[in-house]
Amino acid sequence: MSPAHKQETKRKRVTVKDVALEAGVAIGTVSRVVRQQSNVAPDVRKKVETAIRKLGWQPSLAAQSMRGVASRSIGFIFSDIRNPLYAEMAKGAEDLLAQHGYVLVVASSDGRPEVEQALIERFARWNVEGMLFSIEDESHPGLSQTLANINFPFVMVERDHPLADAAVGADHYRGTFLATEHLLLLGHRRIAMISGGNQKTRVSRDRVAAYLAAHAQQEVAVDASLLRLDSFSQDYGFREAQRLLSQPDPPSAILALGMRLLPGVLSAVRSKGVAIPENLSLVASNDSDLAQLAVPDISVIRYDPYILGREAAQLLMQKLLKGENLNHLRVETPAEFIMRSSCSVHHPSRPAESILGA
Amino acid sequence: MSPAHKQETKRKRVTVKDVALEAGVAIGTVSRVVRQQSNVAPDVRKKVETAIRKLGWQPSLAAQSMRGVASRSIGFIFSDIRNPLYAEMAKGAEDLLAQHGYVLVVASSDGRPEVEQALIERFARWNVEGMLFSIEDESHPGLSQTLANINFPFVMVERDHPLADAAVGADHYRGTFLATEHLLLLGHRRIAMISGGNQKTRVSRDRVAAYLAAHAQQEVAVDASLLRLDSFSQDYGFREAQRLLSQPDPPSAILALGMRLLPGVLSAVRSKGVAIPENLSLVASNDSDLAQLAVPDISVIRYDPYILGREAAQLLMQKLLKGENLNHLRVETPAEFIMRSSCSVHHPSRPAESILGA
DNA sequence: TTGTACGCGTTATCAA
DNA sequence: TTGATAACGCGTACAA
Repeated sequence: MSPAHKQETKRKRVTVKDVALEAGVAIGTVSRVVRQQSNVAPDVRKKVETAIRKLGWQPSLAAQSMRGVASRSIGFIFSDIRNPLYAEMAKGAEDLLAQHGYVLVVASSDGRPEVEQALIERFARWNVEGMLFSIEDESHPGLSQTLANINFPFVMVERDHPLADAAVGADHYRGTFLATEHLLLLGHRRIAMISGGNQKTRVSRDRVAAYLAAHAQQEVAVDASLLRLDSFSQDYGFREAQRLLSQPDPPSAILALGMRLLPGVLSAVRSKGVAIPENLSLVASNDSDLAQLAVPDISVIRYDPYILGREAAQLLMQKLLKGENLNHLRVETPAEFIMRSSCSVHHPSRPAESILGA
Repeated sequence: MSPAHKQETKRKRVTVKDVALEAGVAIGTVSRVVRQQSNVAPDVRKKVETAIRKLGWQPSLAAQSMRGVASRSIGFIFSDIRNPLYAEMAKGAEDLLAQHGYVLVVASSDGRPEVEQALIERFARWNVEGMLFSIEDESHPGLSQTLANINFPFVMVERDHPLADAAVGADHYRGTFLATEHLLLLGHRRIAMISGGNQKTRVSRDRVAAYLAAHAQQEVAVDASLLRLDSFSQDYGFREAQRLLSQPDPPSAILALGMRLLPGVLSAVRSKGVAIPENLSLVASNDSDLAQLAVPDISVIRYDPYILGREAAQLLMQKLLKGENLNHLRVETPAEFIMRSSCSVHHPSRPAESILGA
């Protein structure tokens, strides 16, 4: 119970006060030293700097933030960190932001709009200076409400939103058009498309529009039942591919548009004993190890998610650093169609049914 | 220049004061309402709540943090968000933390210790309550210095560090031992191991130790030149596999231990025209779509990174919520060997050289 | 049960 | 050039 015990309990946070006391100056001077202001005598600066090092002091971000100091951090919200597309975007954004002394902070929402809202509010309270979004449903009313209350710039990635300062996305329209056109020119007349998003996102809408446009251009009628747009999950790819191939009138080609869909579709195709490309042509998106190394290798629609993240961050920096008004700029990065061995000419004379069995 | 212009310039942040004014109460009352304290009259509570909604007020995290309110956030630093292993760990941690109202904040370091240090300090200043680490070099002096100054709990994932409150990792020793033993029992005598970490991490050391132990157990001499431990990158896998297969005395089996190594090694194997499993047996780690769907499918050492992240977060919560002392607990999650078609009996009578050509 | 006033650690203003 | 002091927004003793 001696007074010395007070020391032992737990050392408190060191503050400017401690540093000022140690250096024998006023707290204002300490602040001036760390803020690199010029109007401080060299010897005083030395004293303060040694005191800071000795005590290991660092200005509290919370206190700085209260004084309106910029947080130098950007938030990024998407559905699932395990999706390599988002991971790649995050890396692209991270790298660019790092060049400007900004740090990227990410969180995943599980695709649930309520979670997205909660996370946005959380980030806002963290005083992030801007945000990147890849939300699940562009027209969710609650989310739009939250977005309307935001008082910092934000950019959509692979999404569109009227409230966003800008939006970046790959040219999925072109990629999907090229792929569909290619299949049509090979003679395919029943082309299935398995993908997610349900036309609730820019990506999903562009894909459907391109699919329809290619059919219209080639004057081929569309069977809407061949469009399966409910999910990007591997399970969904497996299930829908199985269903499609079990139909009395199965498709002769499948577009599997989503990273996790390819493994699902490939599994289903193998389990049904269907040969690629002899009995089924297949196109996937995006490119992947699996697409490159599968036998046969899989034709893909390819685009670079790293660039997308990088571009989005770049726009945010333009707004933040130079005060440029982005006024709803919409940037499109290229998407290309890479032809590999998974597509072949369709022979209507040898219908798939007879090969698949009853 | 009428006074009304002041309104137009830019609305300031909404604070407790505004809410109190709106509700006709004192700021203390507002605070009590949001902090869910019971000693507040129902009608007053109603008034305050409507005022809060009307103004859209949210307490500033910065100000709360200054008052010592917990930030409910945990940081996670690893080398690269694009590595699906880390993404999976992050998701596991995220899910568990969410159950307790905590949010996970991640940042990647590019594997550079200086960046790791900077990020740790940044997170510390953000007042995170705890951290998860998967650092690159467990014995880096500068990093240890930084770790020593941390005043919140932290847990290592797939790593060891004497200063950490706890560490979790998969049982790579067992996984690697089983795989190596399997190959040895198939008659392989020259087994290469391509991996990263250079024995600077727990994972890397365990793998090498298991490789050596299995050889010792089977009384097979080890050729240290077959160990390639410099990187986890795809390029490294490609290059080292090519080199190994071009040697006058090439290995008859390869352990490719690292997510990105398998595609690299597979490419190299194909470019050399070597047949799996006839002329080369192959084991990869961790499991992946590619390993499952490649032809032939690839035997793997499998473990669940989601569980690792989840477990690490769980430990952190025990410490934070229940005040439990973890005292350097080291948790190991299981790793298993999954046999597929990429391994076969080695026939010394038909040496690989003759097949590979000059 | 409610209101008042202080302090958290920092930066900025103003006076010295 | 430096020092003192007022904010920033919130939580909480303490007073009413």
